[in-house]
Order: sequence, then C-alpha cells, then structure tokens
Amino acid sequence: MGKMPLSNSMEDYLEAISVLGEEKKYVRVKDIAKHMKVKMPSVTSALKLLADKELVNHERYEYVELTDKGISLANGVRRRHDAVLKFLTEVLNVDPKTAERDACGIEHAMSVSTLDRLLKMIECLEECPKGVPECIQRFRHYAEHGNKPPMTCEADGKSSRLDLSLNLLEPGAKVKITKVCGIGALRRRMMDMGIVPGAILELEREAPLGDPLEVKIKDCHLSLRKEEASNIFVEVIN
Amino acid sequence: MGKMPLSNSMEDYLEAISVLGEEKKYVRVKDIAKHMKVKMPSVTSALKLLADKELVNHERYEYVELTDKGISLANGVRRRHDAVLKFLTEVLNVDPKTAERDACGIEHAMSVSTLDRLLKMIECLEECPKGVPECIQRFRHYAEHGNKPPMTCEADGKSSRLDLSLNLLEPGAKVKITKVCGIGALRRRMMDMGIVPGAILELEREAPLGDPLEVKIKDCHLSLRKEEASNIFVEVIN
DNA sequence: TAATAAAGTTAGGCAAGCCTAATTTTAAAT
DNA sequence: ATTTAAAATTAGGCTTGCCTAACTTTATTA
Repeated sequence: MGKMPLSNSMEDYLEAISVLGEEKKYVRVKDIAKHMKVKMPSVTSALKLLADKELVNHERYEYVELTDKGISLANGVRRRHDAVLKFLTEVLNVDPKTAERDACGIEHAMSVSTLDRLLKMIECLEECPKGVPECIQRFRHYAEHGNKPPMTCEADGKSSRLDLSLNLLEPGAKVKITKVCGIGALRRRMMDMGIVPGAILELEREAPLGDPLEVKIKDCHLSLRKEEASNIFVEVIN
Repeated sequence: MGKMPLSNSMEDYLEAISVLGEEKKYVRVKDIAKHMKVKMPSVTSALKLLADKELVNHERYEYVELTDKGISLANGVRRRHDAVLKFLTEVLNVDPKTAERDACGIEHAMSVSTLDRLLKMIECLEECPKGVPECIQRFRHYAEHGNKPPMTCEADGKSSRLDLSLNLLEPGAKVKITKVCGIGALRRRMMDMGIVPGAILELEREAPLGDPLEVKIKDCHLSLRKEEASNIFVEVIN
C-alpha cells in the first residue's frame, strides 16, 4: 500500500471537487475543468488517477463524488488553504485577489506543524482585548501608508516574560499565583483548595508520569491533576 | 523579449548558485547537484536553460557564474526565502528544519506585495519595546504548551485606533498633535514652527498634487511638505 | 423519435525535470 | 608523460500534467 503523497495538482483537484460539492448538488467534469482553468481531458485523466487511489467515485459519463478517504484528504487541504488565506487577508491585509492566488501556492508547501502554529497565532491575535494587537495595527498603518506611527505601548521591563503555567515547573519551585484560568467545577474546586491569585505555592514532587503533582499551599498538601495545573499561572519567586 | 517567468525549479537553481557563490570561490556543477539533491546531468541541462536566458555564464566543463541579471533575480528569490524563513522561525517558532523545508516551497508562491507586507510585519514586531509583543508571546506559550496564559493587556477602549499621520487627512480637519517623528533638521524645523505634541492644528487646503499642505496653528499659517506631514501624528478632535 | 447539441472520453503529442548509462574532458598522480 | 580518477556532458528514457483533435455517449428539442 504505497502511501505516496499526492502531487500539488491532485490536491488541487480534490480541493476543487470538495468546494464545488458544496455549491452544487452534482459535480461534473465540466465544472471541475472550469474551476481549475484546465480543459476537460485533463480532468478525466486526473479523475482516473484519483479513482485508482480510491479518493473519488466516478463512473464513465457520470457525476463525480469524493469517497470518505477523499473527503478527509480534501478537508486537510482546505484547512491549509483557509488558514493561509485568513492569515494573508486578516493579518497581513493583502488584497483578496492576491491573497487567493498566493494561498493556492502556499497551501501545498506548508507542513502540518507550521499550519498548526499559524492557526494558533491567528487565534491569539484575534483574542486580543484591543481587537487588533497594537503591533499589528502599527504594521498595517506602515503597510498602507509607508510611514510608521509612534509606538504607544511601553517597555515596562517585567512584561517581557509571560507567566508560566504550573505544569511546566520543576519540583522544588516556589511560586506566587498570578491567575487561575479554567471554568465551572474545575475552577471552583481549585478556588476551594485555596488556589487563588496572590497565594504562595510550593511544588513538592510529581508522580512518574508527571500527573498528579503534589503541591504545598499554606502548610497544606494538595494533589493536582495536570489539567488543573495547566490552568494555574504563576511567577517564580526566589 | 519573452519575459516568461522562471519555473520554481529554475528559481531554485539560481538560488543555489547564489548561495554557493558566497561559500566558495568557484561554483561547480557538482556542488549545485549536491546542494539541490539532484544528479549532475540535471544541473547541466538546467544551466543550458539559464544560459539561454542570460542568467548564468557557463562554458562547457568550466565553473558557473551568475550574470548581473541572474544575480538580481537570485537576490529576489533569496529575499523571499529569507523573509519566509525568518517569519517561520522567529515569529511562528517553527523548528529550524521544518522551517527550512517549508520556506523552500512557500518562497515560490508569494507575490511581491505579500512579501513586502510580511517583511514590514516582521519589522514592526521586532520594534516592539517589549522585545516580543505580548500577543506573540502568548501565542508561543500556547504553541509550545497547549494552554493559553492569561491576557495581561487591557482593552482600554481608545487604543484600538492608532493615531493618523497628518498627510492622510482631508482639508478642514481639526486635530491635536500626539507625536512628532523624524530626526535632525527636519524635526527641528517642525519644532520651530510650533509643531509639538499637544498643539492644536487645522488643515486648510492642499495643493493640486497634495504637496504642500497648508495648515493653521495658533492663528499662524504654515506650509508643510508631505514628507514633514507624514511624520506628524495626530488625533482628530471634533 | 430522429436530429442536434453538449458533455465526456480516448488517442496522441509536447514540455518540464528528473533519471541512468555511456562518453568526453580535465585534473591528479605515478 | 602516461595512466588513472574525478568532473562534466550527451543520449535517451520515464513520469507528470497539460494540450488538441477526433470520437462516443447522454441530453435536448423540434
């Protein structure tokens, strides 16, 4: 079973079929040809290849359909495409036409790990309480107008290091809790145990697999699950 | 003169020759083959093509050299490559090997306008007084550890709109100066004219080509060159 | 329902880029 | 100064992915 990766071109066919399948009830060879800007015979031979790999169902002269395997592969491609497109339009503010063109090429060259990071970056940028982070606003002004606005954020020294979450620390560390994330019962349970911002906490040891962690808080010994620990943000005190 | 664009592959050859030229005194077919992970005959035929386009000088059995035209094309490719690589490693924090691999593919798919914006974005991120902007720090933590640290920056309402530079406004606008950028004589000249942070300024009209601008400041009429205006940042007051 | 149009397919060609095998040229070593 | 080794080239083949032209099947319509 050769798990030979698909060529860029075949990925594009898969993507096209997936996109067209959402627009129309039936996907025909002609539609694919138009969408991909190739002639029909090119589509026919591509379909033959994809059918061999069991990615599409296609009987002669009939409609085209993705198999389950084809769907999941196409989804992967589209996810990459959408991520890149979003980055280009919403972060870099590239004009939509150029963005679409560039995304079509870039999507094939991105590894999953890069894709993952790109998505996470976009997610973080979007969550900024200011709507758009200041550095990105400044970049946009620069890109649109050629000159850079003054910087309004300040170097306050300490903010150049973010707080760590508890699960990343070594036994023996003494820390001050800065923030407790998480919601519902999980959060309440932690609050009940005295895990609140400002409290001082000491890491005692962790079980062989790193879960659970033993901590000491106000002379009180507690056992924390990793899931809980990752929601507790702290700063190390000497 | 067909200005037929180079194929990805030919761009890669050009790039390789440029890179190798910096490492060694002479670039040989064998070196290129090794660098590109292809066999020597592939290099030979690629060189024939590039020589036809007058991008390299290459006499049979001799060393390979880029022409001036080839150098400038190669520089373009390398600029793209480096920009992408920098983004992947320094912003997305992708591991160096994956970053290099991805960059090799992505570099070919990026238009100049996208490249330009990417470079500007990196530039702005690097200039952040905090070293790394908070949103990016937060993203990195998320990417490395899977959980998101609390957000420390606040939605202060007003900061979601950056100050505009004076050259972007319409005649009639009344503004308060928030910052004066620029250096040396240019800056001093503006200071001398009363253009200092806090001052109130009114845009009167602009010449047909948008340069110079006529402004009123404290009942005093001034004429500003566009270059100056773009260094004056303001907020509009009603 | 037969004629025509539209959609799809097959056949065969072409360019790009890679390869192996065989040959030629240049460089190194005896 | 030969001989040998290394580097480069030519010749020819293969795959991918596109094309045009000609043909077949399905759909439309008079």
